[in-house]
Amino acid sequence: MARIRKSAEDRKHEIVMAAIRLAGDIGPDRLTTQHLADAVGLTQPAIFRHFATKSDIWLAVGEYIAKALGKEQADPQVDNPLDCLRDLVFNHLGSIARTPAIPAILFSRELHVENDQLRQHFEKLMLSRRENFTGLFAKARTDGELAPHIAPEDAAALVLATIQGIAMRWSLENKTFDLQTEGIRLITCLIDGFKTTPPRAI
Amino acid sequence: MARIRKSAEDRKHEIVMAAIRLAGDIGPDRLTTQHLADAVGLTQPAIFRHFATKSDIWLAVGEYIAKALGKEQADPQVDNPLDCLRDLVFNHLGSIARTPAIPAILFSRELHVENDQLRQHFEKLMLSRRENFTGLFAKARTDGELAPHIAPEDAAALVLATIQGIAMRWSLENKTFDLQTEGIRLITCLIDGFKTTPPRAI
DNA sequence: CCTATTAATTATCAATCAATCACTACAATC
DNA sequence: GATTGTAGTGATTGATTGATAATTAATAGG
Repeated sequence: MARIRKSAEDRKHEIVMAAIRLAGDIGPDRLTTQHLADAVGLTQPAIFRHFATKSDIWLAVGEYIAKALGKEQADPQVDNPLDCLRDLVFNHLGSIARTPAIPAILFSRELHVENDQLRQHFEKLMLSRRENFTGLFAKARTDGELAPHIAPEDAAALVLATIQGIAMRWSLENKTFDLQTEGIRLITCLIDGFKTTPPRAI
Repeated sequence: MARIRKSAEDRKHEIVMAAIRLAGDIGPDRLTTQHLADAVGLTQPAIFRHFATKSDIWLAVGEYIAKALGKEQADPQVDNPLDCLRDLVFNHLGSIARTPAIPAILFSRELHVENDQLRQHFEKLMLSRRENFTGLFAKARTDGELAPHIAPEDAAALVLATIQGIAMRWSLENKTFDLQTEGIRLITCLIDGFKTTPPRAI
């Protein structure tokens, strides 16, 4: 057995990436430390050299996803906030489609029950995203692009809910449609409804 | 030990109800046959007298939920379809709030992986619900209540996605807000955006 | 009151899984 | 080139879990 030793840092990253991939494939709670060990080419106990408990692996996964999603934060003072928002949503959907573990973990109530720290992690992540959307809608409102009767907070909540709802349907329908295409189409409909000017006919 | 015997039919129903309640409390995949046995006051092996396998319990749960949700189908030829839709959504949110197991089971990818029959079950259920919404929006469109640029299918998809997205946030935020109140408020914003007539100022 | 049916129990199994521990081999440092 | 820190292994353990077999006892019908 050619035993390849890697630095602890590299291994940790390997394990986290394997966890994300496998969580998407077989579901977060079906994922065992043995699966992880097989995926990175180690023995099962070796996993515990890098993470004290299995929960710690999920926390590391959560941090990684937060960092990946958190990167895409928009400047609320951008010129055309609604276009910017659509780009943001498009990228968000892309991230989900690329790493299906995101909805899988997010949708997994088991994880929330067992690992409240992780739940809080994602709660904060979603909150900051919603606030970012709110900022963009607020800018659009002062620019006169947004109908005055809709509160920026509500518009942001609706966009985020729609993203997650569509992702859920995508997951429920076994990813048989293109999440990014279908998602951005629906979100465009949604945002059009918020606009002051009536959208062009299709 | 006072041993109480009940008819197989009653017990089956008891077990299904316990499964739904416990799935909401501790999550579908943390739910063991021992939990179920404790909940209905039996020993763990007794559960297998009523269901051959654990998967069969989930199928029974799925059928029960489908029957409960499927009951609320609206007649698409109703007088004011958009009001009817809001009522429908309100009841839908009520069902979710009353039995949180619904999103928990729906969101649980583990269940889908292990039990594809159940996944297909819910997929069909959601499809029929979306079609029901579509019918209502189509009626609203011919009545001139709906802006012509929005396709009834898209509006229906958006409403359903929003319901599920909000339910997910509710679950993620540990049910710290009132799902029915907050949900119907957002859905009203959403539907207002689809209307031809500008909504009244708040 | 007796008997057939069957709900439910006790006892137990095989599998799975997270985690521990003693030990080994590798690699950098002095 | 010996020393030392540490990545990794092999063996194992205790807890959990789904499921089975043999047995017991509650209920219904005659």
